[in-house]
Amino acid sequence: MVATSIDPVGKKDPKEEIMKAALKLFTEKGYFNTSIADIRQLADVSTGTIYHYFKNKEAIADALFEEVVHSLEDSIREIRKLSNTFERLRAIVELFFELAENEPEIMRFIVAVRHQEFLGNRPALSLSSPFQKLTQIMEEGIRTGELRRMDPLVASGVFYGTVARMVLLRLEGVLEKRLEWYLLDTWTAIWRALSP
Amino acid sequence: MVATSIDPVGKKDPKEEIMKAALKLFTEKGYFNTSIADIRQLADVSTGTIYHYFKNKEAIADALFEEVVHSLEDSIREIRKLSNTFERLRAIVELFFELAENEPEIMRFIVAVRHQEFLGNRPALSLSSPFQKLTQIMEEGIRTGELRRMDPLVASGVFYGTVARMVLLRLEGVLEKRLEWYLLDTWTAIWRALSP
DNA sequence: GTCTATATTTTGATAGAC
DNA sequence: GTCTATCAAAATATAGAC
Repeated sequence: MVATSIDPVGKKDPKEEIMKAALKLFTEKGYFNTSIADIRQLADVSTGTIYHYFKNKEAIADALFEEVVHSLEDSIREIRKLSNTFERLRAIVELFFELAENEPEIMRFIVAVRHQEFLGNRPALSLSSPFQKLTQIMEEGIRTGELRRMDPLVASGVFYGTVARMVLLRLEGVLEKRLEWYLLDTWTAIWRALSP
Repeated sequence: MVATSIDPVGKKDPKEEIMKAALKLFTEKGYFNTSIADIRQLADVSTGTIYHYFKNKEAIADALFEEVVHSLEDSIREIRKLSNTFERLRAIVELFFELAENEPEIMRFIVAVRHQEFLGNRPALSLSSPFQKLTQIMEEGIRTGELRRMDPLVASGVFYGTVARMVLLRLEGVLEKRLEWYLLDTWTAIWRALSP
């Protein structure tokens, strides 16, 4: 996922370099505050190279979006294989907390970027497939009695809202300790909110 | 707050018209997708008039930010006068849900706009005074035993994260029914998460 | 595939009449 | 205070050599 990907010969893939630079700049300064010149400079390539690999600036953001959503989908798919709702939800919290610490740029792209403002066609991330899968987990948990009877959209709202907020507070520097430190309190609160 | 404010003679205050137009456009299309020409047109004033009342485009956004934060501060200050933590938190949920239905643009400005991207100096809204006051309410509730013992930042994260997420889902059209419809489920979940 | 140089467009902001 | 006309800068995207 936006890997450094240095090939055996030691040469870097320009496309990867461009995406890596764009991710950093988009999440740090915002899409509109980032110029092609900025990306060009950080990726250490020329303008021509950027336009060789991408149709335009929006296409870079689009490629990042696709990559991140697919990666999230894969993770959620794996997590759905766990045996019960408690384990599944717990694993999602841990995944998000871990990503926030180890891949802050990717996490910022997920929880803090307003994609609709520059990705004309894309549905909002809140309507995208990973979020729908989360709501499905909630529906199933309610059906099997593992979760309290409530509107599934409220359940996923409580869950994702809480997790995303904690992640954001950490990324913005409000939480001084690593997210692991807040995991027990956060999980206890979420589970009390959702369990029967 | 961003009032229509038609004076006795029926003439409109240009400054108000400009701010009203800017709020609508900023929340609908985003700050960077909104040009001075767009604001000019919707507010039905000339470019010159805009720059007579505001130093530049950022100053319009800044004035909106100030107005919204002050209004929120006032509401929270009133709510803090309520007799206990249960009533206070409940009142904040109801305030946000009601604002989302009746003043969707203001609510979108609060929960969905990335102010830091265009308001250079301002602290993130998550660090601003209304949010700090919320955390204080949590600290007090925990101290008096009205809330479970937990990190106050987690408490406010659970609370604000959940409320803001429900509001956003409604503003984005994911929730088809009015927020009142989800209030009981939402509040029950929040209170179970926070109460002893 | 990668580069430099340049064209084109947009738009934020100003000047100055009324 | 309000307007029109215009400037100046920025930045996206292209052309074309190597």
